[in-house]
This record gives sequence, C-alpha cells and structure tokens, in this order.
Amino acid sequence: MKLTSKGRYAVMALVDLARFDSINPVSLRDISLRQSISLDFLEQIFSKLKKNNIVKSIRGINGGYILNKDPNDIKLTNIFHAVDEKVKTVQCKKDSKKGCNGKATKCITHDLWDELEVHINTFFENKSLQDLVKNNRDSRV
Amino acid sequence: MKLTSKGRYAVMALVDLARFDSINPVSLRDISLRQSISLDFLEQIFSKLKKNNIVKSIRGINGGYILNKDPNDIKLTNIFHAVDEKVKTVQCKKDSKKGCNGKATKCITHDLWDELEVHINTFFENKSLQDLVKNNRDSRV
DNA sequence: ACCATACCTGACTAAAACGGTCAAGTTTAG
DNA sequence: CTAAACTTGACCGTTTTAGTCAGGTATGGT
Repeated sequence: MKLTSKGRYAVMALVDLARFDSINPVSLRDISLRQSISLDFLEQIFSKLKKNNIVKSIRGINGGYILNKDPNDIKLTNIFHAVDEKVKTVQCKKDSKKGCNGKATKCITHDLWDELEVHINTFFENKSLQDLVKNNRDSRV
Repeated sequence: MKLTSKGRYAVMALVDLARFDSINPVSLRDISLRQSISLDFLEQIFSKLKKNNIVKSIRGINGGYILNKDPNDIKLTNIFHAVDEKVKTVQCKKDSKKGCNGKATKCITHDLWDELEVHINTFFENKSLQDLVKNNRDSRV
C-alpha cells in the first residue's frame, strides 16, 4: 500500500502555490524549481487540477496559476480525487452482481476493507490546504 | 494508494484458518478452495507467515497449518509486516542525509505523510484476527 | 507586430511492481 | 513405499508508474 507520486506532487505543488499566489500568478517553472518536480509532470498534474476547478490559469507572459477557492475549502480528498489518486482496498466491483472472488457472496474480509477505506478517507476529508500552509509558514523551504 | 493482493489474501487466509484450526491442521488446498485463492500463491504467502511465527506447519498426510498464537494477539499490523505489505507515503529514506527530493531539507509536506502513516498504522495495530473471526462467526461464507 | 514566456495536449516509454505459474524438491503418515 | 502436504526458488506476462518528448496555442510587454 503506497501513495503515488502524482498525489504527493499535487499536494506539494498546491502548498507551494498557496504560499505565493496572493501576490502574483505562480508559474509552474517556479514550482518546478522550488520543489524539484519535473515541469512536464507538473503540467499533467495542473491540467487535472484545473479541470476540477481547484486552480485557475492565467496565460501569457507573467502568467501562471492561482487557487480557485479558499485554501480552507480545498481538502486533501479534493486534490486526490482530481489527480485520480484513490484509496482502493477491495477488488470487487460495487455494481457487479459478483462478490470479491467471483463468488456470489462478498468475501470474508470485505467489511474490514470497507472500514479501512472509511478510516483513510476521513483523514483526507478533514485536512485542508490551509492546514498544511499554516504548518509551513514559518519554516523556510 | 491501494492494498496489494498479497496482503488481502494473507488476511483472508488467516481468518479462514482461525475458524478451523482448533479441530485439525488446515491444508492450503482447503483454504484455496474455500477462498478462491491460487494454491501456489498461498504457498508463497504462508512461507512468509511461518518465518514470522504467525503460523506453524505440520507436514505429511493430514498435515497443514495452525496458528502459532492466540488470535487476539495477531494484529493486522503483524500480518502485513510478515508479507511485506507496508504503508509507504514518503519516498525519502529515513537514514539518508538527504531530504525527500534530494534537497538538504525535508519536503514541504513531509510531516503530513508521516501523520498519515501513523493514522493508518493505528488502524492496523488495533485490529486483531479475533475481531475479524468474530464478525464472520455467524455468517456462512 | 513580434516573440519570449507560459500554458496546453497527447503520444510514448523504460523500469518497477503485481499477480501469479512452474518445476523440483523434502517430509511424514498410513 | 507412496501419496499428501509442505518448501523453495526461479520465472514471466501484464499493468502501472513516473515520467519524457514533441509538438502545439494564447498573451502581454516592448
């Protein structure tokens, strides 16, 4: 069980963005340099963040990205959802008539994985971008 | 972020085992049939469980596996550890002098991922095999 | 008007992880 | 002595990951 880089980078980039976007749009190039993330990869990520209305883009020279919402209203769960990072513990399809192992019934540990998913998602739902910015406000990165 | 089959199967197999091993050793073949898990794959998994003293093997005809501890003392965290299922959120090596991105400092979201790991591991530490068996005692699978 | 800057898009890919399979044993009960 | 069951390790096709590459398009400063 692990988190993918796409999800991690998305959060890192947004924390970076949140710290600077009140002044000017922030270019991906700057984020790339500050956070050591490939520029091309960032573009992929921000394309998705934009589609999900988490950021807005401003084109042209001196352009960049800015947040589209208050940092308090951007939860980790929104970010992960935007970049297709999902918590997946069970294999079985919810809409299918079949159970977890191709059997008619759900598997012996099905409820456990459901419970685990809820546990993790709760964490993501309760954590906002603002929380993360606050923790980094004083530490220079 | 997802759980691997190895971890899921290990838990499923042990729940199955815990329900039957008070009578006889349980053969992997039986578990394979009941839980629809490949026999070869189960052998890989039980080899690791045995190395970690979670199960004992009894060879020969009518042999099989039995639990090596009280189901109350087998936590999910023990099972996952045994089969190398780990919660991994940050890329950076703890012993390394380098930070998360090859920089000297730890990355801007480092504390977040640590917190998440703790959150998930807490869930695993508080859940025992006995808890899972209890939940399945009455439902026929 | 020009052109550098920055966003935008989609195709492509090397490497790793996943989810097993296959083969060749060894041990022990009956 | 032999069949059932455990044991070990090599192998392998597929999928996912973590990007790269190669082209765009839009815009604003000069």
